[in-house]
Amino acid sequence: MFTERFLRDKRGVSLEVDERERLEAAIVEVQTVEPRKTIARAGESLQQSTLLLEGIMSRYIDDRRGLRQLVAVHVPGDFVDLHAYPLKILDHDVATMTAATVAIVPHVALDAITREMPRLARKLWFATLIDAAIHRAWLFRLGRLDAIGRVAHFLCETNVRLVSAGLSDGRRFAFGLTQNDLAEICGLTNVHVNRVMRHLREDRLCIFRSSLVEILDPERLAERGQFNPAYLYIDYAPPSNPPSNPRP
Amino acid sequence: MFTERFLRDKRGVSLEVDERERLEAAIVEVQTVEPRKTIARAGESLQQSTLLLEGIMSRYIDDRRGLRQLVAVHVPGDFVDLHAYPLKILDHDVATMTAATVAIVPHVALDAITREMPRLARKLWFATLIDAAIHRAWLFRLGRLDAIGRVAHFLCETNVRLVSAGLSDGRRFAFGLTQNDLAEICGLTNVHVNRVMRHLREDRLCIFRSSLVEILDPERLAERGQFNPAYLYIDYAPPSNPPSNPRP
DNA sequence: GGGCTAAATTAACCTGCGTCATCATGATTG
DNA sequence: CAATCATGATGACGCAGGTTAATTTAGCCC
Repeated sequence: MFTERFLRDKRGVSLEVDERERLEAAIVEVQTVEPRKTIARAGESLQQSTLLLEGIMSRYIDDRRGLRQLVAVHVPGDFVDLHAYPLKILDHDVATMTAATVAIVPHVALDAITREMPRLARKLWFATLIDAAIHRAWLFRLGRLDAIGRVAHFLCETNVRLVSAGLSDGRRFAFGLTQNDLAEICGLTNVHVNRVMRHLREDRLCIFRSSLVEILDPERLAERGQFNPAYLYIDYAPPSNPPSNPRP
Repeated sequence: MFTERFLRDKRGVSLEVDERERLEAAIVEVQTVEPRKTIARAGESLQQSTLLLEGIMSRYIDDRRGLRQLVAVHVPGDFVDLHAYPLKILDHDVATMTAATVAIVPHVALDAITREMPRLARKLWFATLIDAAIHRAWLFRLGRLDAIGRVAHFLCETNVRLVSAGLSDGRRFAFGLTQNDLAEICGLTNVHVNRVMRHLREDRLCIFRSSLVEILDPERLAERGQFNPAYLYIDYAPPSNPPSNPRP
């Protein structure tokens, strides 16, 4: 069951049995990929897309001086570059962060799905639009939050997504990212991320140890990052400590 | 011909005659909307989407203190909230910036299109993914560019999009945005945007007058904003840059 | 164990941008 | 015509976060 986590708990669009079977059948190969390996580059023409089964992947844009800005982080269950199906050519690179297991789905199989199963096609479309909604939340983060808020927001988002994937209990999760990765995600330097982590630690909000993230106070962390999970379109009551903060 | 500008010049996916007719037929109403009017709010359930015919629209997320971050700016030809078709509920607000004319397309008409015209459906999907690509470019802008670079990048992007819509000659375009709008787009304060505009003016790169934007040196402006138009998926050679003012 | 490397940590210094305040300009309205 | 309001423009000041550099810690391999 490779597609087990795909669209799991997503608001009103989980897969029907026949849809899931069809998607499983579209997988031609399952691969393991080593950490920090780029699997697709900006400008290349792609004929397949990648469903992430295990591990963490990222998408990023390089600037002229070799600095990079991450534009997405993917967790198991994400159809990492499904948007390459309509776009064919990507505007960014795709890489693993940790060791990963991925399932390969050729675009010709997706062609058949769009022809024959329009409802499933619409769910695939939906999946790519959740990524876009996450992009928007990241824009908010970079445009309107200070450094502590940015890191807090990202950790809250990741926690909720990992809970949905069954990989976090709502307070602790294993994660393979470094402080430098956080910097590339939050538009900061690694030095300043380190200062932020110390602050979060001393304020008893969160402990980050690269291999393990421990959220000490989910509610206050969400408050600090102005985090409201609605944009993730996840259908569940957050555990114990609802970080809900309806906008005015 | 309301759909005239939709997907115009987009890489390999302009509309076929029958597709265009079908989309035209899906329009149930054309409205004019006054400036600075919110037409959809985060959390609302939507049964229709909006194709922008004339004017400028925006999408934005409010923070807790009433500040806002724009996550998208739309020009004529954009299917502003087409992503509301799969998502149904949006994570942000949608509003006009200038006076606008819009065409309304009910989601039931899009249901029929996805069932009966899978190739057109894929082009609609494509259109929403260009918006996502623009989100990513904005993430790069906010995460990796300084204030001058951010404004330069945005002006370059807008110029290219307006050229494609037939509303810029590549150097000058009418635009209804204030410096405060630019601040909400670029994650800056209006005071600092003012300083940036002065810098761009004194450096002979660009003159911004709210009603009229004049790009004096497109090439250097693009360089300053690290702007590369590939992510817009537009099929044309950017207008040549006849040397107007040889640099000292 | 020792040697190697990536990651984390911390300090010292500096600057880009935010904040606050004031004033000018022009458009709109009574 | 004065009054009001949105927009633009500028100066003074402070601080969040960048930069540079040095040190410590933690894996990992032989």
